[in-house]
Amino acid sequence: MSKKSITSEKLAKLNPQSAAKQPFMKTLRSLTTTYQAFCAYDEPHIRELGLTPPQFDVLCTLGNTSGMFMHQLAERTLVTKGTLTGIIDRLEQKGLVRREVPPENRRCFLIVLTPEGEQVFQDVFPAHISYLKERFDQLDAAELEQIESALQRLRQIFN
Amino acid sequence: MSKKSITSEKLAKLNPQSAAKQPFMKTLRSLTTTYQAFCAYDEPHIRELGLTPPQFDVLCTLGNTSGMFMHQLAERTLVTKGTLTGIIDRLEQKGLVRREVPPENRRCFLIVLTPEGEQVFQDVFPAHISYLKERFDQLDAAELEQIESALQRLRQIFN
DNA sequence: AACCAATAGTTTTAACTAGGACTGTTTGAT
DNA sequence: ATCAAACAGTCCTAGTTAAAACTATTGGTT
Repeated sequence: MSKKSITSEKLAKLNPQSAAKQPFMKTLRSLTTTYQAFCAYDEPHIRELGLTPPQFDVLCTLGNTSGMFMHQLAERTLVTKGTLTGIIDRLEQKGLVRREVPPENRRCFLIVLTPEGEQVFQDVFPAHISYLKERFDQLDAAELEQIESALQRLRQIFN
Repeated sequence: MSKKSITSEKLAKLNPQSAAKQPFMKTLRSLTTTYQAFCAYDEPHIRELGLTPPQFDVLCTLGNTSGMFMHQLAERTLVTKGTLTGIIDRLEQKGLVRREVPPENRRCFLIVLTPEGEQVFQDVFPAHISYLKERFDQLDAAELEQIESALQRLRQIFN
């Protein structure tokens, strides 16, 4: 019997009990619980700093740039343009960013940090990286490398 | 000024440029991009099957059980009880689950799959596992093991 | 110039999210 | 027996999310 036929037959026949016991499920659970453990550490600190995670993401993406268009910002931060509209609205209300209309293309907004936004970026970004570093200091260079290559291998299968 | 450790001084001195270049940041980006790659593969399929990811999660958690209380379900699926209220509301509207009040404790709801919910679970859960298996088949047992132990090591630092 | 297609953002809708306030129930202590 | 604390779940608020419909602008074609 060939591997191919066994595989495709199994796929059609999987019942809930055997499905849940697939060997890869354990690895997959590790991915999700590890990501969740990171988020559980990461997000409360961002909120303590007075920002939501998406707002923090936008602010950091905008830091050390001369501004970005909505569609560029959406692509970088991996949210849709519709979602980004609301995030930028709230950052604008907080006085941290400004929408500038470039004369050469009035369809676009150039989103730029205000001086207040620049100051928040200078304060909050390094503070948060330091907060993460506290935990990542537990890993030496070899471990970091090993984890990263394992993650790259896992990511490959979804491409 | 009490207890100023070397660590806290270093933390205070990070500027945005050096912060972004911390070696661990590359590993961290690998975690988030890998998780996002998984979600980008995982979620559309769940939606094609007629469920949202949280609804699917609840249905699978409830499958092969005799029912669970809201707080147990919330703990298992890692959403807050307030969030779960809405998810169960919508699953109830779809006729897939039922709220039962146990006579011995009227504070609780026992959430159970309806026959329709049981049928959806039997159909949808194995179908989705098979869909994941298509990609995970690219990894052999040794690779799965290696990735899993790397993820466990990474998760440890947040405990 | 007129038109059409592509582009950039906004709005709308439905769902999810956490946190905290709130209602009702149960349990334990006095 | 009463009262307080703990518990279970819902409601409210503010924010995020994607998808699709919509408005406005731009660029290319005729």
